[in-house]
Amino acid sequence: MTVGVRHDDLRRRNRALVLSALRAAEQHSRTAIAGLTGLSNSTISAITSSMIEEGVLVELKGGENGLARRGRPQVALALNPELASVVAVVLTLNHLSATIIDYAGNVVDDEIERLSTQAMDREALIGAVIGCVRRVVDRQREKGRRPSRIALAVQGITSSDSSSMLWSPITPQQNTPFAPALAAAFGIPATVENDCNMIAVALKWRDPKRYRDDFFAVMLSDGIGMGLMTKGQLFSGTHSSGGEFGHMIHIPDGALCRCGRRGCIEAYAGNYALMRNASGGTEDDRPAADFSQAEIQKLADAARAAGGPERAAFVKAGRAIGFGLGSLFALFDPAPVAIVGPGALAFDILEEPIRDAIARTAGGQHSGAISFEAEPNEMPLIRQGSAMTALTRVDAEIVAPGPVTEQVLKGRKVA
Amino acid sequence: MTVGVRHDDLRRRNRALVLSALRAAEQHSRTAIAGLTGLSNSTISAITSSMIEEGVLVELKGGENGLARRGRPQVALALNPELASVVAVVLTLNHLSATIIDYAGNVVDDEIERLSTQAMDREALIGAVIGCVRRVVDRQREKGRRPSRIALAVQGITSSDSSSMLWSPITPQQNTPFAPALAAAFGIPATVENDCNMIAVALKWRDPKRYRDDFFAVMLSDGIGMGLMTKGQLFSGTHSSGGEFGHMIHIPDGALCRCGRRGCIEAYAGNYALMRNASGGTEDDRPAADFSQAEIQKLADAARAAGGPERAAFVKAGRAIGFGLGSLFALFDPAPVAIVGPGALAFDILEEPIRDAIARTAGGQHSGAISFEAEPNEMPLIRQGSAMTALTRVDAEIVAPGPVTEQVLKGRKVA
DNA sequence: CGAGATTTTTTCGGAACCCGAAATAAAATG
DNA sequence: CATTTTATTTCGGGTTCCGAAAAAATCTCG
Repeated sequence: MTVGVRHDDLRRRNRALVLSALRAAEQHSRTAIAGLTGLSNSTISAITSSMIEEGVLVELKGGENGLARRGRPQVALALNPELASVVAVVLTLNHLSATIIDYAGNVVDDEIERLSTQAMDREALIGAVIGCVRRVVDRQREKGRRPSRIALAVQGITSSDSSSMLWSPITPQQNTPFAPALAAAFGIPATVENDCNMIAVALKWRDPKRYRDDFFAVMLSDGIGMGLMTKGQLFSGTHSSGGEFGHMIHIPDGALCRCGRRGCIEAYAGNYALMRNASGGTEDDRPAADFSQAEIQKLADAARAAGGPERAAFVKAGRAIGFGLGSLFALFDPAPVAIVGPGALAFDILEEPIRDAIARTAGGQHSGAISFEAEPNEMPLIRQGSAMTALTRVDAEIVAPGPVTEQVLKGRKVA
Repeated sequence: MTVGVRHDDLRRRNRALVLSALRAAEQHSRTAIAGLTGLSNSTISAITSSMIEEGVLVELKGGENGLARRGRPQVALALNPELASVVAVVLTLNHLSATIIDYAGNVVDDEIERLSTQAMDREALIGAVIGCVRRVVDRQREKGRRPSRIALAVQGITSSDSSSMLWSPITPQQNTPFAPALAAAFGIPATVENDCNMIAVALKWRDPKRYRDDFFAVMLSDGIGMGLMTKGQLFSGTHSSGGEFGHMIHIPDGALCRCGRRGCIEAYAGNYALMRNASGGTEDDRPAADFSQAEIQKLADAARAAGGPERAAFVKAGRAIGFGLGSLFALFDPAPVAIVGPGALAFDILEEPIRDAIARTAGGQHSGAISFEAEPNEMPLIRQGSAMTALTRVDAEIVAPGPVTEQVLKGRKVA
């Protein structure tokens, strides 16, 4: 049973509304906020003035917006970048980065590191992440600032409570409890999310016109991942991050997949599958180690140049992706698709077999109308998605009215 | 941008909470409602007393609940069955029924009709539905009652705004606008929903222990349908009812499906596919007409008796369903499954191949732990799901505080 | 340059709502 | 029949939102 709406929940909700309006648009006048939220001017006035007093919002004085209209000019309000900051951490195969983002969403500092994730045991892996975070956090401390939240994005399956990485291709370890470890090490809340989900979140912030309520973000890399937005909400499984597009079945009992099963989409479209098929390997060959982006690039060039086995490998991959998308469309209805990651570099070769396969499915009746967009560089998206996820959670804490804000404020500049 | 929470929304929400608590449990004392909703006794007292005055709730006097405890006895509150009623209409292949349900959820009257849906044009089909509804509505009118809403459940794909049947196996017609037609004919709101979605809704009301937040209802009949509950919400596509499990791809370019494409799960597990495979037909054979439940029963008996092509047909069907469920589990995570419809009669033969296939997928790692339940009789579920959907919408109208209830009350007994 | 005109923002009074505490109601107990 | 126990209602207080009026800040035009 959902719990009743108390009186103070009301204020909390409306504060949240104001905050999210500002997070989506950098700046707004009070009148604009009133229009967007449907609340009265007097209410917005009350809410914003208390938020300014709390240091959550700032007035942007002297903000000449060009159009000098008659009447009292609007005063732009914006999130106060000084209020808080978060750490966005990204862990992928052999790569680790930590970025400090201020409350307004600006990058303040970052730290990048290479490591051998597959050779590390659980403690070493957790330790490496903590170490990387500690370096940026220490630099913040020197400036008298303390981040208020950590968001980690990982390749692999995470738990739906955002506490653990359940499984990942970057390490043989399972159930790695990153969130509690980070929380304990730094004394602030931490979360772990799936990288493709973060990509979907980032796309929504970046291009809300195209990626609004419903879209698919498919990541083509060593493995095949997906982030999925439905009805404006990030889709997730009931226990895990879910949306494991790469492990939907393309061909029952088909090619051997990295996950040990057979016939997964990934076993036809992942980098190792491309290599295996291009080099005349059989479907029973064990998935090889991971490939560099350059190798995939070379493969794509070969495919473009000639129609040989290289091209056939990409056609097979496109078919697997296309039929998979067709099945997704049968469930969710067609929606825009973003192809992200190294595989996007070969999208010119993949598009035709993908569209052809979709057209052969019931879900892809109007396959021509489906919009595809390719974005090879996934890292900035993952980082931005993590940051926005963390900031949104900070917003939720701030929203509680009155001096409850102190928790967050603890990290503020001592000024 | 979500719109702000106004002051009166608060009361509306809390009234809705009270109503849904009572709808879920038939009866509750005020104290129990306070406990369930988290609202204070005084608030519940205020809300319930106004709802009693409006005629929405009634006190069940003299309700001896056996356990005579010390202290002032609780007064049970319940929904007032007299407040309103709805029409639940079910349209499937060659079968049409309309049922009057009172506000408390009791069946008051019904009307069943056979017809040849596939031979009828659009007007005839709409006319038949209106005619069937008119008969039960007229009988209500004689008693001075007027239903306040119509909910139609159909086999096939419906639009996500619940206005039209976009496609259905029961007729060659497309985009049949049932809801506006019914609304115009009777002057009350009407909706069209997918039958399998209604089954999922009904399961949740019937057995909330087992079917709570996440589960799959798979209907095995001429076609293969699915209703899906995720996070306590009915899953639907972005434009249509979605969840077209039967048209996910099992074998790319495989057996010919009723939908004209190839390789859909339905092309292996629908009744026509069972028949085709059992009788030595090829995968290119055009899907035959629909089969009676008796014929399928006979086929299942033959499969049980011997291991011949009949059995092989069921194994093929189970494989298709199992791999499909495996793909679903990769997306949504494993959850309980209800097998509904005629195919449930053969669940004893299907279960093994289903479980075997699931176990071969990444999504079905713990396939032994997945709970299956078979329920051959789908009609009562569809009807109940429709009724609850309609009643829930009536609740939403009633929830608006004050005399806004009049709209609904127009249909009340003139007393 | 100053008196409107115009637009934004704040202030004020009123109404609705929820909550906790106290009061009232309706039993069972002894 | 007084006491105990539990359920429900009543009352006073506090919070919130809204609309209207007031105040503030700028532009326009004579």
